[in-house]
Amino acid sequence: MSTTGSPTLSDEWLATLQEGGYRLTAPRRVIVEIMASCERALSPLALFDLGRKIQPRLGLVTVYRTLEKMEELGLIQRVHQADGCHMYLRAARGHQHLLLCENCGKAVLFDGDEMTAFFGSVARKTGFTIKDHWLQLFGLCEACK
Amino acid sequence: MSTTGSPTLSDEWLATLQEGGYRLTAPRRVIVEIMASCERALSPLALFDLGRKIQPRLGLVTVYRTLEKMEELGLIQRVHQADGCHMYLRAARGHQHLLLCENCGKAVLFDGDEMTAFFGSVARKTGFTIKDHWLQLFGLCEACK
DNA sequence: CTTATAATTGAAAATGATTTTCAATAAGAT
DNA sequence: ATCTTATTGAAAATCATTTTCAATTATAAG
Repeated sequence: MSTTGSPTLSDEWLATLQEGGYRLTAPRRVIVEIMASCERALSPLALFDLGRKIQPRLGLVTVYRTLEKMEELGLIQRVHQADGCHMYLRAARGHQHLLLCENCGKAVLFDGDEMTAFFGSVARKTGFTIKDHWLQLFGLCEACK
Repeated sequence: MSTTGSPTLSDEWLATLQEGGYRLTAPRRVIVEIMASCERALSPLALFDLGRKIQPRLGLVTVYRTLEKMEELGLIQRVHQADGCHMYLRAARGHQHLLLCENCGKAVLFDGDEMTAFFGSVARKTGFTIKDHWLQLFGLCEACK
């Protein structure tokens, strides 16, 4: 809403959406605002519930569609869960991995530079070309243990 | 089927199932046989199709239930996919991780001892107690690239 | 400031993997 | 051989996610 001063993360994301060719609509503003300011991973349904408090007419489908676009633009990242469902979290810059608190859902990012060399040795030993990797750690945060 | 000589992996698994308190039935024998002899990860549906060639009356539900028990007994492990669906693969002994060929589905296991120290340092920096981790690499195997 | 056009919305229905229900069957104990 | 209880498979139920579609709305064009 502010027209002066440094832009908020939410404003940056809205600009990115627009540059990506997407229109800025009321439901999108709500979803972007929530995701940009939340440091926990949220399920589409949890996000929907939060969004409805601001925009009661919001549809769950719009939540899914907006998350898809934000992921495509690299603003958020998917969090995989054991049951196969997904949550979404503010994306980090560069290549980072996730550490999730099993109790409160808090998400901390750490970088995996130290693993790059290790992956290289796995590639060498197996003859594979490694294209992608997927690492998530689960545990309890300081407050929860 | 053999009553003498060294037991096959399939026989060992059947014994494990029985020791686990489960009955040995025709459909279970078929499912165990396939999983014990396959080095690719299989989806429940793919396993179902393979199983029906041997046991046409086999039900998909039985496939799911048997996979669940085999996983519980540590005979097989889940493979997570980006779409949230699961495949299952012969489990390795000890702690091992997966490297999957994106083209042919071939699965290679490697151990992650070298990462234990790294995870320890992440724990120290973040204040988390790390309870579990999840690592999968994706790429192309020698034959497929 | 209209108007035109194509993107976006949300409700409802569809999908697809997985799970549950339930009556019939079969394994393993007695 | 019989009994008890686990197991089976078909059908129905679930649940996250996706698609359909008519109504709405952001933005470009005039």
